[in-house]
Amino acid sequence: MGNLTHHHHHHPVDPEKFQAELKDKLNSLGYRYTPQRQQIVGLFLSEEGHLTAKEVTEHVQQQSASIDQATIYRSLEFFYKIGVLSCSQMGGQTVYEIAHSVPHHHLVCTNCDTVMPLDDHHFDDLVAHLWQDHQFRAELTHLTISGLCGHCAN
Amino acid sequence: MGNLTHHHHHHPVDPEKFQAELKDKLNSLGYRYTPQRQQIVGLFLSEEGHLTAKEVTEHVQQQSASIDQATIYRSLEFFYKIGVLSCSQMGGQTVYEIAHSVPHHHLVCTNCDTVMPLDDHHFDDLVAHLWQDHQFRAELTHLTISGLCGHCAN
DNA sequence: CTCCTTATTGCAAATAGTTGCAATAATAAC
DNA sequence: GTTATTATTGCAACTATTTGCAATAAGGAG
Ligand SMILES: [Mn+2]
Ligand SMILES: [Mn+2]
Ligand SMILES: [Zn+2]
Ligand SMILES: [Zn+2]
Repeated sequence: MGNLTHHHHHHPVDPEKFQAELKDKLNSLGYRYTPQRQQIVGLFLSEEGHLTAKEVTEHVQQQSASIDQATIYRSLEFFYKIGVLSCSQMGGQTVYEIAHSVPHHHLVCTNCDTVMPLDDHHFDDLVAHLWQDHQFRAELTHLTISGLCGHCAN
Repeated sequence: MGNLTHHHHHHPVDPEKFQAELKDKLNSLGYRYTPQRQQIVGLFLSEEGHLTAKEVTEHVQQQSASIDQATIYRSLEFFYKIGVLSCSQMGGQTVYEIAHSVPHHHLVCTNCDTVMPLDDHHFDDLVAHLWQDHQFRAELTHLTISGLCGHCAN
């Protein structure tokens, strides 16, 4: 598999603080912050970048072999639904990462698998047009655009 | 606004001719046009629209129960790679359809699951910008944009 | 038509992802 | 701290998709 994970911009996030605030958020919503969920979030905080379910399973089960794959799949889906993780398709694989406050997208080279970040503002005009002329309220989060990078395009 | 919700009815394709030309195309590339592949393409020509692998399997096995699921998955991938079928993610499912010469994209309402077509020209500016300022040659084929349709947005 | 090459198939086993359910344990209330 | 509530887990069974390989058959050559 290609290296789908590396790029990024270090967001200055304090893991302790992030987890503490997350626990409060979940509890206030009636959810629980279990050791399994803490481990999964902890992994994403230490490994900045995209992770597949399989990668999460391997890393997490190294620490606690008892944690089940069903728990991992359900946790990833859970964190995605409440907005803690973002989710996207990259090279036929589903990848997750911490969802930052400002959305970002990706350019993926179909030849060399390089992943480049793409700022959200590139879609402002399109979103405005879809709303005005198509009555459609687009919610672009973590879009993946395929193509050829400058190096592979010539 | 016209027929926004139901597209795919603009298909002046003669199935006989399409299949004959496809056979020649495959043969000239060293591939073979087997009865299994003929049936799968025939299904897409009769059922205009998006089909999942499961739907293809059900329809095709009604005629020939002996055709294996592995053959169907491999055929869908094969036709996608040579450009006969397009492939996209819609509502977490992988769907295929005949790839028309002019690409199209989709707006999908996350609330009511309505699918609306979106013409390729909406991305012209974005593609030009990515090429000029990011040295990236975007190849947008059958993109899916999620959001809320006009009805669900208010 | 017959033969040859090899692309493609069916099968079966492997891998990936999902789901129902009883047991567990995180949280809140006392 | 103790208890009650119920969200969450592990398990196992299930569905979905992929893969290796020997058998098959499509298409080109003679
Ligand atoms: Mn990303
Ligand atoms: Mn389509
Ligand atoms: Zn490249
Ligand atoms: Zn809608």
